[in-house]
Amino acid sequence: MPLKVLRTEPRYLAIQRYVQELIEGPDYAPGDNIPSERVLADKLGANRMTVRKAIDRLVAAGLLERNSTSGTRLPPPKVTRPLNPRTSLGISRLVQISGGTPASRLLYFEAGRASASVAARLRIDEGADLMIFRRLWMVDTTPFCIETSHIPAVRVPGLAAEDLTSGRSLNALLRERYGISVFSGEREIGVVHCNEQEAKLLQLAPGDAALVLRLVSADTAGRPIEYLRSINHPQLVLFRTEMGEAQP
Amino acid sequence: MPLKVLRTEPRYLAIQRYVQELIEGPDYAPGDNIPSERVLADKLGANRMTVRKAIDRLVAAGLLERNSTSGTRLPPPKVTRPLNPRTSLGISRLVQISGGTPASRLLYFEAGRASASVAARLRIDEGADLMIFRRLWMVDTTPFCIETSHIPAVRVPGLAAEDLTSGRSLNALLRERYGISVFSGEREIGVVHCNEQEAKLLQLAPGDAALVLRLVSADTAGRPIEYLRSINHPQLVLFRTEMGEAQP
DNA sequence: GATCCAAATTGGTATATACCAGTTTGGACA
DNA sequence: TGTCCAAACTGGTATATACCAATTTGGATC
Repeated sequence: MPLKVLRTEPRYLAIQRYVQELIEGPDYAPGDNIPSERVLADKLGANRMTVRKAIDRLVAAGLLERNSTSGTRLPPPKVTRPLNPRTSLGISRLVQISGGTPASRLLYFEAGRASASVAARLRIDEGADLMIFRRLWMVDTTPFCIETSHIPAVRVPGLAAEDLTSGRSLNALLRERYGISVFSGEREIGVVHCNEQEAKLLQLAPGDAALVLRLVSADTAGRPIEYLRSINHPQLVLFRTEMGEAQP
Repeated sequence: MPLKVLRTEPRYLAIQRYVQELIEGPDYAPGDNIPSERVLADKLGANRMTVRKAIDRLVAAGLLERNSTSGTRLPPPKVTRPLNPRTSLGISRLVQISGGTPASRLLYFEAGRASASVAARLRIDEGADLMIFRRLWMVDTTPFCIETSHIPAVRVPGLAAEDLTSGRSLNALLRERYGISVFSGEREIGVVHCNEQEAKLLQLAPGDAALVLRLVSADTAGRPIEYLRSINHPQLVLFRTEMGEAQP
């Protein structure tokens, strides 16, 4: 039985990563146009159709929007304000609070080991080293979500609590320090009942129902990066997913 | 201001509909392979890349699966049994019940008029004629979901209660009698508390939390067809959505 | 400085072609 | 009848090219 040979990465994936890093970098803001397909193809020495495939995937993921004759741009802020802390792509979380910017408070940060269920989701061995941390998200003074993240320690050597309180997004950190572009994922949404701590943090009563989102995100090549479990305030949060018209 | 001209339908959309009707027809069952891209292109007199784009979209929608060297097939039944009554595409509903096939019971069927909120979702005028019906879904004797559908009456002239109890799926009916292929949609998931009737039907207590899914489905061209509100049993049902690896 | 029109630009669609790496298939051979 | 290998077939990737419709841009003209 021969070793599984790592196929060389398809060109469109490299281009997809290039564009994703471009738009997540400091030079681009929501509403900005990216260079046209022809310009990108020219600059990268690739065919327009290959560039197009990379952009197609980013559009399908919600990272970009096409506007037939006026270019491709970063999605401008939406009317329904899809607040995006850690729900990237495919699902957006609508937080029914007037305005403001979401902010987080780090509740804890520690090393740990993978339980059987977490190991299965991350496709690693049970007992493997993990970094585990929990954050409380709020708009102004209103908490709407508790998120607990599990990341294989080997993927993020040197990750420290300060990294999560520096104001930089986790995605930006993963990309800039570890060269990981978070792209795809699987999500499950269900109902749970708050325990005492969760209820207190979300200003609910113990036993109240909440929306739970479980997310396994992966990099551009599909390798699992993070398992996230988030408990969402039942009256303040709604999940939305679209499909079809946004499709290329 | 000139009339908005209806652009001729792109070829890949016509092919997409052709393939969708093919696989939803009586000749195909889960696990079956569809004809290869080359064969389809040949039969339809189109280029393989155009056929490929149509199939790409069906794959992204979850209606088909690719298997690199062994063809493209209808997704075989999954381990986690994504029961599919009216949740098609993008989201699958996992019902945590041993086995069996879901069946429905028609609770009511009547003509009505669009409220402001329903009219907005279906992009029709307030007060427009609707067909409204409600069904209870169950596996064996265990109910897991109540679904209320709203369909513009002009889209389904002659629709009768018998049509919904004939065992045929609504999608099949829309396609075969009205020539409508349901393809895309927008979904919202949140928490609601059951009223007395809902609780009774789902064997819960009034006021218990449940998962609510609101779905606006549309045809291949993106025209809204149906607004569906479904109340799901909080312990039995879980929603899942994927994105990334399944993408073309 | 304002107006208007032609040219350039943009994404959207469609086709043709080529090669690759696995899987399946069919037939030759033992 | 069973085994094995080459050929055929599959989807995956990549390039080149062409045309369309709509918007944006730039410059000439008033």
